[in-house]
Amino acid sequence: MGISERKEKQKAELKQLILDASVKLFAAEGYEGFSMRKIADMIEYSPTTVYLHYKDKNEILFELHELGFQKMQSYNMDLFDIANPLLRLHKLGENYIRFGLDYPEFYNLMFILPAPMETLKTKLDCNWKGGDDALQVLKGIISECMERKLIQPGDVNVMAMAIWGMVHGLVSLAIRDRFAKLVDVCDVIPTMYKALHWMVNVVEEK
Amino acid sequence: MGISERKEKQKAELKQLILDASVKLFAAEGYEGFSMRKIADMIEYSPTTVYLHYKDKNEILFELHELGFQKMQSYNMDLFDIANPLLRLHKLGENYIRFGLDYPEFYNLMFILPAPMETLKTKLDCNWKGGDDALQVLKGIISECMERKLIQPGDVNVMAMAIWGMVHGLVSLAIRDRFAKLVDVCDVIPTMYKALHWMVNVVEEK
DNA sequence: TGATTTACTTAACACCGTTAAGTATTTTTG
DNA sequence: CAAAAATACTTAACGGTGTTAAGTAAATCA
Repeated sequence: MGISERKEKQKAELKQLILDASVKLFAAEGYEGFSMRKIADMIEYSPTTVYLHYKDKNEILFELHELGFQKMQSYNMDLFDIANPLLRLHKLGENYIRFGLDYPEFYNLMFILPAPMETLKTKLDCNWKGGDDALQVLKGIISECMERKLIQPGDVNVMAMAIWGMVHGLVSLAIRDRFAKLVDVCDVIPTMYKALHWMVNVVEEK
Repeated sequence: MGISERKEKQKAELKQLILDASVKLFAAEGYEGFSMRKIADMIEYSPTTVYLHYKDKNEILFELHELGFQKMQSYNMDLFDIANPLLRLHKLGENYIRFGLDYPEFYNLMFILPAPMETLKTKLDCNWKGGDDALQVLKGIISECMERKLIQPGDVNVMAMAIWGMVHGLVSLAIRDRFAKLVDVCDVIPTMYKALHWMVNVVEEK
């Protein structure tokens, strides 16, 4: 059936058009400024048309949050060129912080806003793919460090939680303007790196 | 002038009435559900009346965020009964986590949402009192630990950032449902405490 | 007593997410 | 080929939001 095939293709094209407009809008205006009506205006369709392709606003935000994880992965492209797992751990943390500060609105979506998790709950296979994959990388590196006795042995999950917790805490306090009185604005980023390295070094030198 | 005095008192009473209703509403519905019109309904005035006492919604949220810091302080009432500063550091972290999980909506306001910081910027003396005071306590304890050589010497600001970063990261990832796939739901809290203690111990045992 | 200030409300503006109902157009079917 | 059905889309609305301009009634001041 060539006709229905072409129809489906057209339908997919419009869905892509909506997603492209959403990315553009989100990049330009962030989460606050992001609206279904603005997306509709951009693609010159009525707001209701958007609902023919996405159940609700959260579903679009979920897609955007997955694109965020793709973008984040690109920061770790050359990560496994680093042979020493401890140096790799340093680098992973640095990349995480750098990504968060480079794309605070995507970071917001991926790790702070409830919206994508709301949609995740409605999915049958409610697996947080983006987050799980990133976590797997972290846990893998920690395990490797332990195997090579570069850090003290211990519960990998606990260590992963501690390290992820710290870098997430740093990024999210920074992008939400909570560091103003701890360090000077222009010192925030260097101090964040110092904090990260202090922690990883402390584990190493034990 | 007894009349204008009484008038001012009445005005202050209405302002308090608004704030009381706001606390009630915020406790019941959290940040999403919180609206100027609902406050007006609760106190049985028109929405515009609220604006005669508060510049905008963010100003009310700012007041609520300060109440949050008061509530948080009450968690540390018996903190200085602990003589050993390292144990005190443990306890401070535990209290922080406990507060965040007990009052996620207040925590949200104090450390995650941009709203209170927006209002802070408009104030002449734009000092983040709540946050600064809490930070001062943390830095004081860290300094004391260093003086007594209970932890390795280093930059207090960096250490404060690292520790605050970690506990904030743990709390905010937990209340935003990002830990689902790292540990079982019922293990989240114990694992958070383990992560905290792992970090502080690692500094100590160095 | 008349003018002014105070305290408050009504009504509106410009948005928002979402949905019920309607309208052409295209495709399928008898 | 015409009628029925499905498709793709829109209009209009519902109920909500923060905020403000303009108006009103009562209290106070001159």
